[in-house]
Amino acid sequence: METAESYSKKGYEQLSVTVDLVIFTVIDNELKVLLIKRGQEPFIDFWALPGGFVRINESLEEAALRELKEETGIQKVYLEQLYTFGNPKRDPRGRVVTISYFALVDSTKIKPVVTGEEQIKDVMWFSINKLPKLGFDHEDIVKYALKRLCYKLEYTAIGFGLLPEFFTLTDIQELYEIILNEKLDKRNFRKKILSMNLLETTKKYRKGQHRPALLYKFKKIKPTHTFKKIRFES
Amino acid sequence: METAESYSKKGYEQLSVTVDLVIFTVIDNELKVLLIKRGQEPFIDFWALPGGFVRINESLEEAALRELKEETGIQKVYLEQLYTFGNPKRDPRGRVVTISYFALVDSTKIKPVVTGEEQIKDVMWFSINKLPKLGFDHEDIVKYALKRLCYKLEYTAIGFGLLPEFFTLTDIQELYEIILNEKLDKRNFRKKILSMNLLETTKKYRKGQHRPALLYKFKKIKPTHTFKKIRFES
DNA sequence: ACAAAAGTGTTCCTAATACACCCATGA
DNA sequence: TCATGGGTGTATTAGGAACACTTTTGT
Repeated sequence: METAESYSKKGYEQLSVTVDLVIFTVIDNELKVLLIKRGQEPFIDFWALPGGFVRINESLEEAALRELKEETGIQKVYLEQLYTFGNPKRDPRGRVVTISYFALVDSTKIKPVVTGEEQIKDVMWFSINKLPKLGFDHEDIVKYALKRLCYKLEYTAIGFGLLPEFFTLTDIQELYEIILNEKLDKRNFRKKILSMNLLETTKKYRKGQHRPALLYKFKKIKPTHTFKKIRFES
Repeated sequence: METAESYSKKGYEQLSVTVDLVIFTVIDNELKVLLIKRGQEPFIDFWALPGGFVRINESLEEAALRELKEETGIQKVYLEQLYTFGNPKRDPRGRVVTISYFALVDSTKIKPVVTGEEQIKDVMWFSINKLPKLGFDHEDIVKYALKRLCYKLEYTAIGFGLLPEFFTLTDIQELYEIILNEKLDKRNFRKKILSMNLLETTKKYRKGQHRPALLYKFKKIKPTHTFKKIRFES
């Protein structure tokens, strides 16, 4: 095992470390990812994931949260470390290892920051089905993140991170249908979601043109039991 | 988003990047982890996970495989990236981000290399239940790895990485019982394992004091179906 | 009164679990 | 012949999936 000292003595370079974020939201009934158009080489004019270098005194998660806040203005979100990509060729500028994170944000809280910084030309939400060509290995990262999102949706309550404070059961179901890209059975879905014991009813209703829908919110307390599988095939 | 250039201009230091390995095996009916006694500061005389710095031209997985080979002499193993730990305080020498991997090795193939390198005093397999105090945040890493191992054992065929070429069904069951630390029902276990379609019978038997046991081996081809859950409670 | 979304139970089927005895061998 | 680990089948239960109608509201 080498030590930091012997490592330096041998003259190995240190590496650059970045975090990259796959930030998901649902807008207009589509699952979207936030991308930034690159204003300089490499991959100038390509779209890429938001991200940046990890600073010397911040943890990886702090770096990810900092980037997230810079790009979306949002602070409190579901954030999870995904995977670390370290192919030596993944960044033409040199050796850059990136720790990828995925985040779920409630679209009603987003205020996309189109900043005035010179190197940023544009920030945009792209439907997961209509992604442009991405720079670096970011397409791999997005694919990996989507896989993880779908997977976790099936057996955890992760999807709730995409919802506002109050929501109807139909809202959640539509969210799941959008992400999983399949139709779900209403009765089975409701049974499962409610059996998780994560939700509580409110006294409020959402009024529309038709029968008002009862609004739910998350329980503050922990759920009473974990569930085996959340799958709602029909 | 910062670029490598602006990053350098601002004078941020680059970071050290290591890989650390949680290498599991089963010896004497116990789940063991390979540890190395540190020969220098920091954490001199503490035990720690094998690992080392990632070199400038190797991928993360290559670095992990290189370390694995150095410590165990083994090359072909199950290896999976676990998690990346990057707390700024985790290494007193400076900022070191570590990508942890976990590996499963067949104990019959191990030849623990007690090297002559000056900084390595000792290499040893420790029972997971009797770990010494570990340096750095390696205890967290081991715990994380164990959790992942148990978890994956329940729904994948990962455990086979710990077995030799030929084995009996009882061998596998004992392996699972050791790792999961619970007794399993023989008939249910066999039903599940065989239903995975991962194994094929051989013509060989293991002779012992009692009725000879049929030896199995892995199929070369892919399994025909994935299974829901591997749980064998009695 | 009608259009549209909200809301609600039961049956079926598959998969997980619990459980006990006979078999083949070496000593 | 006996001690020991190898090997096998069935009944029960729980959870996932399929499925259709009534309710409530606004227009």
